[in-house]
Amino acid sequence: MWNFPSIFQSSCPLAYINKMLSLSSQERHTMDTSCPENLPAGRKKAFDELERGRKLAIQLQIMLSKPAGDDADGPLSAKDLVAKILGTFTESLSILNCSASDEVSSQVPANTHLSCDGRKSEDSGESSKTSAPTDRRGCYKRRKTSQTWTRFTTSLIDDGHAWRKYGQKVILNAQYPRNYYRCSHKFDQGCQATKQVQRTEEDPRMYRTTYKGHHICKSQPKPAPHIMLDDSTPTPTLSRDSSILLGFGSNNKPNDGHFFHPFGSNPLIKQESKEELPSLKHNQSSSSDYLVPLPFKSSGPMAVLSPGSDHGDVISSGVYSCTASTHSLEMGMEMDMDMHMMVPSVVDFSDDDFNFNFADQY
DNA sequence: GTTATTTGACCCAC
DNA sequence: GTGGGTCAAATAAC
Repeated sequence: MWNFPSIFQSSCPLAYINKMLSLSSQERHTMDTSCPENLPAGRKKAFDELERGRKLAIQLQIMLSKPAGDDADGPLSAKDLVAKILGTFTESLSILNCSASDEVSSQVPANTHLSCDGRKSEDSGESSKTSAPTDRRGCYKRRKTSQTWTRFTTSLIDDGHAWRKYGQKVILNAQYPRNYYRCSHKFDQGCQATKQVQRTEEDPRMYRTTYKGHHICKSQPKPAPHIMLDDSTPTPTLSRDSSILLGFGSNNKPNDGHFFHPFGSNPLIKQESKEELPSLKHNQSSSSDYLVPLPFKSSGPMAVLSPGSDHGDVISSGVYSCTASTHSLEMGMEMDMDMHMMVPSVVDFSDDDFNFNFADQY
């Protein structure tokens, strides 16, 4: 069984990358960076991603070493390279995170890899079918365990990122279809973030949005945020945070400081694309009735420390109080608070992730 | 003409 | 075998 270099195992992949990048070309050749044959598929995939990132970084290094004004940089700009390198880190961390809790060696075929545009290409292992346009075998990258966050909102709100809808499915025994979105910068910046939006059956006013993956893209800033309502409806004073994600931890996302907020450092609620689920426009009179602005802005993830319930518990709708803390990785601050939150419907705490809209006063 | 959405088909995890 | 996630051609919107 082949193992990653000790620095990789003992600290973090980024340290390994930095170590590799700090080596001279000759030194790199003396290290065995080829992927062993008998590596578990998950780690092999991570290895491939890291190796791809290393090559991109070298490419960037060469580009930066050139004199200013030298335009013979090839098809990719430095900005593109940085985006792709970050993409490889994100992908590798995601894979390694999965492997840490569950050695998922079969979810990603070992003979597949990401191409430069973010799509998955396939090596020439398949033989039963040729490269007919309809042959999409192996072209999917479905991750069994990736970091997800779920939020419930009574209105369609913007999270500050540009999304593009790529699918809609009728879900078995579900009254409302599920809509699939990917980051608009998936191909130009390699951002792998996706989200699913589905109206809840318990309360059709509510929408469940599940985010998967982290944004590595640089989205263009949007105008001042506000809850999306009908143009004829006066917009309530909801231009500030009206809901916050509460992560109760899971196997994939322990509250250990590696729990990233899905909206980056600024979880402001912004306007959602009006094309998204247009049926809301006909059912908006009741939306956001109980949402009020929070008296603070959280710059980091919210972690409930003592919600009074735990995994496996089921609580009914109502207003609950809990103690929560927020950590700002950027500012190094930590804040604890007591708060009340509105639970709009029965919630099964065995769910990995969920969130609530805060109610009334705190 | 370009970009976004729709939707049926395909593929994979369970 | 089935359900759900993704792809990509067709279509719509701008």
